[in-house]
Amino acid sequence: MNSKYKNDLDTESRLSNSGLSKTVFRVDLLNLFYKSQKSLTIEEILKHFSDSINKVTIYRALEGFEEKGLVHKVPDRNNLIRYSLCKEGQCDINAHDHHHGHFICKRCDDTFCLEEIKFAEFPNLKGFYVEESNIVLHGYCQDCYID
Amino acid sequence: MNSKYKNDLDTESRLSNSGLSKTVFRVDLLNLFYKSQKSLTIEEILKHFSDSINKVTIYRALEGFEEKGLVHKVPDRNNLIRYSLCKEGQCDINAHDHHHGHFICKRCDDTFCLEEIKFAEFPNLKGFYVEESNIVLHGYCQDCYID
DNA sequence: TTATAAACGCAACTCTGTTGCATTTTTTTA
DNA sequence: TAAAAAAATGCAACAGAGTTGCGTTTATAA
Repeated sequence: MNSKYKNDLDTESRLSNSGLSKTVFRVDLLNLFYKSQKSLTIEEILKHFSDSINKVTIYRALEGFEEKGLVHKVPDRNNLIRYSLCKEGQCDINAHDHHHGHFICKRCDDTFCLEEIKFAEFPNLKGFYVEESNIVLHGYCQDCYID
Repeated sequence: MNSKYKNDLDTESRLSNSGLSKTVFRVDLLNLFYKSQKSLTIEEILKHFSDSINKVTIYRALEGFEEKGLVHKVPDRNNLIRYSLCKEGQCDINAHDHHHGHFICKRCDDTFCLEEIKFAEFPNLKGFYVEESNIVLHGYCQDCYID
């Protein structure tokens, strides 16, 4: 297992290194991603902050995070936008590299990054110049699966 | 190359075999899918019928098509719903089987089914019981790619 | 500490998609 | 093939996710 995610201090430096302001909310939001280790919907984020934060603020924060390579979008089954943390060093302001998949549980809605599904494992696709891949698997996670 | 898609007559029988009414519009819509050989958005369908068909009618037709296993949804990059033709014999009213991927061109928005990307090719996913897979690749198709 | 830039909140708005209901078309049946 | 039943259509109004403008607040740079 490689090194785990960093602590709050590093959350803050990751924000400023990206050229984003270290507001109370943005630090909390980025920490929430680190702690929950799954992708989040706007709704989940709103609920987490007990509606004390305006939805516009959340949208704009996530827009900034995405622009700077901190998070990326995951299209989910219900065509809601989910946001998932980018791995450090993998993405930056110039480009995102997300050739890995996601698994979303149909029951608990938890989302898991599937690092083991890499784009490189796909057979060659003649005639297609692929820049991004969104791989979303749906089913039941270990906790929700009943035989 | 295997046998191509069927003609209008078979389009009509596919509708009635599925228990759907053969209205002028639904026959045209299903034919549109066969002819265009790519996934379609509501917007593209509306435009194709020159807004002579109400959007509610389109939504309900597609809902019926999906229910009967004629088309399935493809979530696209902009979180719009796209609809893609199911292969005959592959899906029915009981279940959809779509463990193949789709490619959507960033420039022309054309969408291609990638039968060669099968779920079976994924490495085993311990702890996940996968029922559906949505694999959407984005990039440039042969016509739109300029080196 | 002041000036500049970024972030925030509110309200109003856009857009995709949905619902209810009256009317029309298609299918069933007798 | 005509009448009855079922399904499809169109309209209008609605719901919810996401966006925009702008004045205010907070953070950063000078």
